[in-house]
Amino acid sequence: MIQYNGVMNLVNLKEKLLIFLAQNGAFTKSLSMSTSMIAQYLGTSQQSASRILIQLEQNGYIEKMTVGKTTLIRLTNKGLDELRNLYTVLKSIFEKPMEIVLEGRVFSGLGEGFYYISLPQYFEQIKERVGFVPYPGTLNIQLLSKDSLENRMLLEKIADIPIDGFSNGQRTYGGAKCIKALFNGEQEAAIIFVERSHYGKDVIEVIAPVYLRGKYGLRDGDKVFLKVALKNTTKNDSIITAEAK
Amino acid sequence: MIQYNGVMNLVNLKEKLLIFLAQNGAFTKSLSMSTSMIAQYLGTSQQSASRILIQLEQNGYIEKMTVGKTTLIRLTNKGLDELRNLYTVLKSIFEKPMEIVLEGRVFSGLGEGFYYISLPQYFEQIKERVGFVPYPGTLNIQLLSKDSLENRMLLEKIADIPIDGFSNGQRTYGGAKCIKALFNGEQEAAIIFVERSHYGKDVIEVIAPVYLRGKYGLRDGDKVFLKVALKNTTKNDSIITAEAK
DNA sequence: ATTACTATTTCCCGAGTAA
DNA sequence: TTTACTCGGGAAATAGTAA
Repeated sequence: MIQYNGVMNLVNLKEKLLIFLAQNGAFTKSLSMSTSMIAQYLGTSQQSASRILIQLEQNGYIEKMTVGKTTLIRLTNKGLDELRNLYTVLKSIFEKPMEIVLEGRVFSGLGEGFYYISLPQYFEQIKERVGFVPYPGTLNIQLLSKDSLENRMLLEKIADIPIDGFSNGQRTYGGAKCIKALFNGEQEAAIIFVERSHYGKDVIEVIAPVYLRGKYGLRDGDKVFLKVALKNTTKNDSIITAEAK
Repeated sequence: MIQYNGVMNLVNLKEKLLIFLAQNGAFTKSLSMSTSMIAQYLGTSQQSASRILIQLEQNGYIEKMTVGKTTLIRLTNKGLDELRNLYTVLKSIFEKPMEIVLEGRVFSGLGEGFYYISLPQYFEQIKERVGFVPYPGTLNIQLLSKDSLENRMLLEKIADIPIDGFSNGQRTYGGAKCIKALFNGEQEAAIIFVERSHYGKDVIEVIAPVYLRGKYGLRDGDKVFLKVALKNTTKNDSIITAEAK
């Protein structure tokens, strides 16, 4: 007798028992297990284990067979399907690519974006690693909602394209991290998280292969959004975030 | 507002609600939904939806935020982890390769196995498709338990190596299906399900690249078993079966 | 040892309803 | 409309115990 995961706090006893049986292979073979053993593994009383076995059998989820002095238990098709349906639903949640949206308003920065992106050391890295020739400049976006702020924190962790800092003898230039995104849901772009940023955590800077203000006729205060596609949410990082309204 | 699967009969409301929220992406963004909408999707009352929201928040599975006249809801890390844990457990059940065991006793047949396996039309197909040079003969096994009988039915459906029938002008020879198995858990072998078998559904015939009776010193009545490894159990075929004791 | 009954408590659900 | 309270019926959990 192996396994059983005590990590499922909200799962009721019936479902727990089905899972426990499935974990022990009760769909390929009948298992011989006492109600008190089951109770121990499920963290409940022997009486409850007994009652639930009876109910599950009445509802066709399991089959019990008394052979001599031991009781053999196995899942029925219906019982296994119940678990399989649940599995399918959860799989569709966790295995589907996830989209994170940041929304905010355009604002004018100090114009430094142009200077930094134009530096060949940064320019070439962006071209190489991000995969497009950046328009020299960044679009500053002030995030609006609590959800967007939390998503920003998440994306800063996840950002997978490093831009290395460097020194030219006179001064050092800090590093940054990028993650690709779709500007307004369509235009190829990237969010750049600068190490030594002048802005707070409520701001993102966006680079793109085009002049975004021009292409979209943007003026300060205009609402824009960025979509970032993540692979999936199965990994146990916290993907707790939010979207602006 | 989309989805929700009404296929989870044994799942309680709390878990259903978490799933419903997750299906609607409430881990990347806050959702605005009324208790009566939730109730409708979950198939419960507005009162229950309200109560469960309160309880889930008290226990840290969700966060509620009243903004103006609408309530925003989202899963917390804890809430998403609860689902993720459940998903992980179910995944380990359904995605792990499954092993089916048939157990029974050796018995002597009519000696036809030798004749049929020796026919070059069968012999060559077995060599080609099953992947070994068959010893000319089959080992007959009388299955013992109800579990093994059901497993036999399952395997006959699953058997994936077809052996075609043929005609030599005088008479026709029926087809068969094979599935690879490990005899006594170690010896390469295959179970052959013959179309026009003389035996009942309580018997299997085994072929192998060696003389099994010789290698294992088998006499009629000796207990033997066969293990068949299946890919996984996610497909919605009934994998309800059993193993002999 | 085992299973499963009865009795008691505890918890859940939903109708009614207030705010 | 909305959320969420009270409260009654009933289901679920368990202690005690029989078989």
